[in-house]
Amino acid sequence: MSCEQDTAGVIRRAGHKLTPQRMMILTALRHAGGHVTASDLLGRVQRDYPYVDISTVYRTLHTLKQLRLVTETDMGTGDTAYEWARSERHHHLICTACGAVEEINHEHLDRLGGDIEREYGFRPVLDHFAIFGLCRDCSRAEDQEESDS
Amino acid sequence: MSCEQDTAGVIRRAGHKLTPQRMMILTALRHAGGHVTASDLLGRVQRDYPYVDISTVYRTLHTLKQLRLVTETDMGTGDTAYEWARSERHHHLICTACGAVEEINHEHLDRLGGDIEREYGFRPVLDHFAIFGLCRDCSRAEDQEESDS
DNA sequence: CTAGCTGCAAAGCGTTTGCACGATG
DNA sequence: CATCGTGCAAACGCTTTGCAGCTAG
Repeated sequence: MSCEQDTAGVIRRAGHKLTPQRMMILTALRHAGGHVTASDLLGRVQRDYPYVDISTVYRTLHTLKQLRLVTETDMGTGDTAYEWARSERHHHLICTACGAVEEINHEHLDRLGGDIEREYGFRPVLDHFAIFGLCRDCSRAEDQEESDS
Repeated sequence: MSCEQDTAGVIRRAGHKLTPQRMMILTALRHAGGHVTASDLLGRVQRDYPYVDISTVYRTLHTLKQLRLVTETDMGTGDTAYEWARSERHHHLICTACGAVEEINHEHLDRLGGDIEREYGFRPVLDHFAIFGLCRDCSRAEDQEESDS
C-alpha cells in the first residue's frame, strides 16, 4: 500500500509530525472501509497498541479533517461518523427505523447543488450527504401496519 | 389563536395530559417562529414561569415529536434545533463559516426525493433538510483569501 | 383515585481541554 | 534541542433517567 506513504507525505508537508499513533489511526481508518465512530477507531487501534487514548483519536481526526483526508458526517445517532475521504463523492440513505445504510451516487445531488448555487449564491458542500428516511423493507412494514389498524 | 386549542386537542386525543408546562412550552415554540434549541425554549418559558426544568422541556419535545407537532434538526452545532411543524415543507442552507441560515423551498428536493424513491425504493423524509456549505458572502471571502495567498 | 407528569438531582454520553512527560524532525 | 504530540484525568455541554411528590382527567 503506497497510499499510506502518500498520506504520510501529506501530513508531513502540512507541517505536522508523523507519530506512530497517527499512522495507526490512519491505517485503521483506511482499513475500516466505511463509516467509523471515534470509539470504533479507538477499539481498532487498541487491538495493536492498547495505550492510545480517545483524545488522541479525536485530535488526529481533527487534523486529518483539516487536511481533507477524512470527512465527518452526523448520522443522527448522537455520535459522529468519520470516513476516509475517497475521491468519488457519495451519499447515504439511512433508515431511521432499522438503521440500514445504503449508498447512492452523486448524480442527483449534483443537480441539486447546481440549482442551489445558481439560485441562492450559496455554495453547498454536497460531497457526503446523509438522507434519512425509510428503507424499502421498513416502508413496506409500515404500510402493512397502517392497513392492519 | 385557535391553533393553541387545536394543538391541545391533538395532545389530549393522543391520551396525554394537558399540563400548564406543556402549554407554555408549546406556546413558546410557536412564538419562536423558527429554530430553537431546548435551552432557548427553557429560557423563554422561564420568563413567565421560572420553575420549569430542562428535563420537562426535553420530555415535552419528545412527546410533540411523536405527535409530529415539532420537527427535530441537527444543525451541526452540537445541539439540536426544534421547530414547530409547519405545513409547508422547507429547508435550510447553513453556512459553516458564519452560521447564517437561509431558507429555501422544497421544489428541488422534491425532485431529488422522487428520484431516490424510484431508483432505490428508499422513502426519504425530506420535509426539513439541512444543507451545509458556504453562503454568498463567505464563499466570496474565501475566494479572496485564496487569490491573496 | 390513579396514571401520568413534574422538578430535582445525578448520571450518561460523546467530545474537549489542561497539563506534564515524551518523541519527532 | 525546540516544538509538537501524547496519555491521563478532569471538565464540558447536551441529553437522559430515577425518584418522590403532585395533578389532570
